[in-house]
Amino acid sequence: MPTPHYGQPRYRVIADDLRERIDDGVIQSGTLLPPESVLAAEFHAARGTIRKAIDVLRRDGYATTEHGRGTYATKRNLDHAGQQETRQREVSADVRLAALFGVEVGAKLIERETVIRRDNRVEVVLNSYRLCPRSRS
Amino acid sequence: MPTPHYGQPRYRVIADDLRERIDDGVIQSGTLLPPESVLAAEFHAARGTIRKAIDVLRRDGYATTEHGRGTYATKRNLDHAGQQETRQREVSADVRLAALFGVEVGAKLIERETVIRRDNRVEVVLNSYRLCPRSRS
DNA sequence: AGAAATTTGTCCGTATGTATC
DNA sequence: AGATACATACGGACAAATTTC
Repeated sequence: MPTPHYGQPRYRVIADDLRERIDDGVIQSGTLLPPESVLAAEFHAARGTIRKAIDVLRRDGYATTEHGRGTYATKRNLDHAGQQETRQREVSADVRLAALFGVEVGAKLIERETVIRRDNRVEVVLNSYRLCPRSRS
Repeated sequence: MPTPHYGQPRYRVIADDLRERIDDGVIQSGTLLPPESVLAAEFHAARGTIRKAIDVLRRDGYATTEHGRGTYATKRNLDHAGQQETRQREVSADVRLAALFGVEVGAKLIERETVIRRDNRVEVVLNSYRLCPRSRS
């Protein structure tokens, strides 16, 4: 099979699957995930793809890996720990932002948005705006 | 060359090299890095190794990549500390924020805005949004 | 408008190094 | 020392977004 990845790439689908298992307790917090080789066999994916999926889990705080030992699931305690997710996208400058940056309204900006939740409720939304690199001299 | 990575792995060495070029202005902020294929040839490394190096740069805020276009250097030499100013005000929730917080459109939110300037130019705008204390149940 | 070239994104398979059990 | 498991690196192939002609 070459590389058909319509919609979501496989490593994200796999990451979502594993994250779900951690959230649901199928893989309990503090226990080891199956070895990469086993996951590769289960998902019929290359080990590199599994590693990319685990990268995502690590970045989101769902796993920590130790060389030669394995990858531990670290379920997030939604009640106290607080959960955060960040995503980045390109937006058009509104009047206010355009004035601040000294660009035309509608100019492209990079927005980074972090949503911090606590007790399953949004506590704070953080938005940062920068000029697109290519529009900066 | 098989794969000897005593000490630092190659992708880190390459990342350090590129970071130095950005800090020294050899690659100016806002300009494109050479394509991955060119870097691979220059460093005598596989493209995957170059991509891992660029991953490191991205994580450290030294580069941003756009699909099909290239990777921009994004760090500038910070000679001055840069000023910052923050102000706070009450705003109405737009559709997106209302959805995130689970309130009606138009509900009052507290916006804290920090504008960071460097070299007399706005570098980044940080906006945080919280529910008004009194509207929290 | 559209085709081709360029460039990044994903995925595979394999091999070898390094840390832990 | 041997087995297991993660880390690094290579090379090839194809997909998707952008730019160029």
